[in-house]
Amino acid sequence: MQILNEYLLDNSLTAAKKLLGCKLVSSCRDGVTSGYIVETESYNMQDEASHSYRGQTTRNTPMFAKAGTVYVYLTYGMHYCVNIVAGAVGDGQAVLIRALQPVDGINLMKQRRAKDDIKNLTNGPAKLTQATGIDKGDNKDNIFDQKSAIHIEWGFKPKNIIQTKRIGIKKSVDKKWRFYVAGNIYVSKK
DNA sequence: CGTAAGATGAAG
DNA sequence: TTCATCTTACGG
Repeated sequence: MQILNEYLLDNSLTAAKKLLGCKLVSSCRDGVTSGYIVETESYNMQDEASHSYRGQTTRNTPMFAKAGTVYVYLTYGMHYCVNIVAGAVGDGQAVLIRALQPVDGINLMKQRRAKDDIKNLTNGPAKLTQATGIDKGDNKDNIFDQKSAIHIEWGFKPKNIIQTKRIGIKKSVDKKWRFYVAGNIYVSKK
């Protein structure tokens, strides 16, 4: 069983693997939802595809805060994505949460997504924020803070982890910084 | 200021 | 494959 404190998030590459199998719990808005993290991607300051590549800005400030900080941003003018910050304060590292295996509040997730198929609730970075109710208001929360609307709990230990290229980026396309639980049906497709 | 590019998803 | 949709970053 993983120790759920900041040592889990020593750097974004190892954290991306160690977060797989952890349960992400959201009590955002009108109910509790949760799911096991089954797909992640790593980002850091040496990475052209990272929001932190050109240093700190208004938007990416949470990436430079302490490990466990939640970084939520709006993409394409309509979708939220969640990251969990890793590494030392001042070093812009984060892990993008790309897919969950639904656990609690599945009916609420179906409502929020207006979709009935359980496999289509949280199998993508923006789908999962919609299903769990995570939005800009949750930016800068901390997953180790019990008062936080978003926190993590122990889930399961993945048997096998696959490491591949990241999805949906145009820079640094050859880095194999995407990780997912082998065989899990809730992993985003492509 | 002006503007172009997004760590996406859904529909056709 | 196209498009919806709008904040952010960055240049002039």
